[in-house]
Amino acid sequence: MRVSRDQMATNRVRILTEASRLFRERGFDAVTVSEVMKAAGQTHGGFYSHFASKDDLVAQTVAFALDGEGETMPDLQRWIDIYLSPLHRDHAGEGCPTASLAGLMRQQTPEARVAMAKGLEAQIDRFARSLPAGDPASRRRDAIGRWSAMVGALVMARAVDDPALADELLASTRAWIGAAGDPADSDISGETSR
Amino acid sequence: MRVSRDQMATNRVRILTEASRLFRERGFDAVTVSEVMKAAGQTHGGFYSHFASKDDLVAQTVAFALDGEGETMPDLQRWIDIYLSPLHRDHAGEGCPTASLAGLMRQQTPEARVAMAKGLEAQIDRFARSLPAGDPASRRRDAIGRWSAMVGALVMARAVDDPALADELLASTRAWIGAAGDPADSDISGETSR
DNA sequence: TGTACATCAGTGAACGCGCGTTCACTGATGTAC
DNA sequence: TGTACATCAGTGAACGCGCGTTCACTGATGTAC
Repeated sequence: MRVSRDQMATNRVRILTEASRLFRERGFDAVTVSEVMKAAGQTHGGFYSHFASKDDLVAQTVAFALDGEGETMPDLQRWIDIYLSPLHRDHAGEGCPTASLAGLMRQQTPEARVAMAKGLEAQIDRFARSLPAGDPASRRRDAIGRWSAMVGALVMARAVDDPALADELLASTRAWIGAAGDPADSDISGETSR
Repeated sequence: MRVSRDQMATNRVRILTEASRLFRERGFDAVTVSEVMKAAGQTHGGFYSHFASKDDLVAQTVAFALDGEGETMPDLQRWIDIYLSPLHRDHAGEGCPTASLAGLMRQQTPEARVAMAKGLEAQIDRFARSLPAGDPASRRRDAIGRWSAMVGALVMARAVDDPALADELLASTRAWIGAAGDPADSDISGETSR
């Protein structure tokens, strides 16, 4: 039966929230429309009142998941440490959407890929603004380099059935990006023990 | 009709070769068994003379694709420059299997994930041995840090519909890992203009 | 070496399952007066 | 404000397509003698 406009908006957000979690956990293909709707407390038929297709859901979920992700970074080093932790590696469903979804975007629609580009751009911008020193260009380059290493390390750590190697990938990358970069442009270098 | 043992071995390698290319290009799910067999010059029915299932093909293809990948790295900086080039970004089918497949491994069988771990371990080892200076532990940490940044940058560059951002991700990461790392442990730092 | 027979790699039609999507229906919401 | 009616969010059965997999069959390969 029909629900109120407010209720419908609430339901839509719930679908996106559950889709975001499920997609991050298991990827776009392995998660079915029925499964998302069930997790959101509805039946699958109602899906098409909210989205034109599964591809549409994917695109809107990517935008939703990356929007406002980590609004501020008051303590950059702590954020990096948490990002490169075994806990984050083992909980993809609640973790960084970029690390979970970037590797799956190649075959997605242009809409979804545009959403990913916007999310990445915003993330890089936040990261660069959180760096304490240096001119804008070198901060941005620094942010891209560190962000690439963090995403790459997490993706690889999740790809292997070898906890020791996975742990090493995270720990070594954490140490490396702490020690790396142009020392004149950053005061993170010495903070790896925080 | 039956073929000779030699011919069968040749056919098997051809299936793995085509599967490796197709999987890197479009992922495991989007590529069908029939498509792989057609690319290998056979019909789909014969697939099960070579592999127990599609999952088995995936596991064996991961092992095949990562085996002996980039045996030696005589010119490390040149290899890094090629790796982080738009050409590599735009030709995933002929490119690095780690960058194409690592993001897809979370839902794969233990066999496939073990193959990925072995391949990664070998790759890190080759990378570390190609670094010119430093004690083994710091060389290995250096290799992991740079390798993470390279894989992460390529994965993100391929995930977005924004050529300018994709180019920037590659170029900035290239510059950053060239300038990064403990300068005492590496002579790559000054070679970014090569 | 030659012959007879068993083996089995490869063929292509068929099967069955799960998926995204559609559709007739329900009944509360929203609106016109 | 109250009433009558139109709208449409959500339900759940059904559809149809594509996929991985199976199977009866073919005929060259490999082997026993």
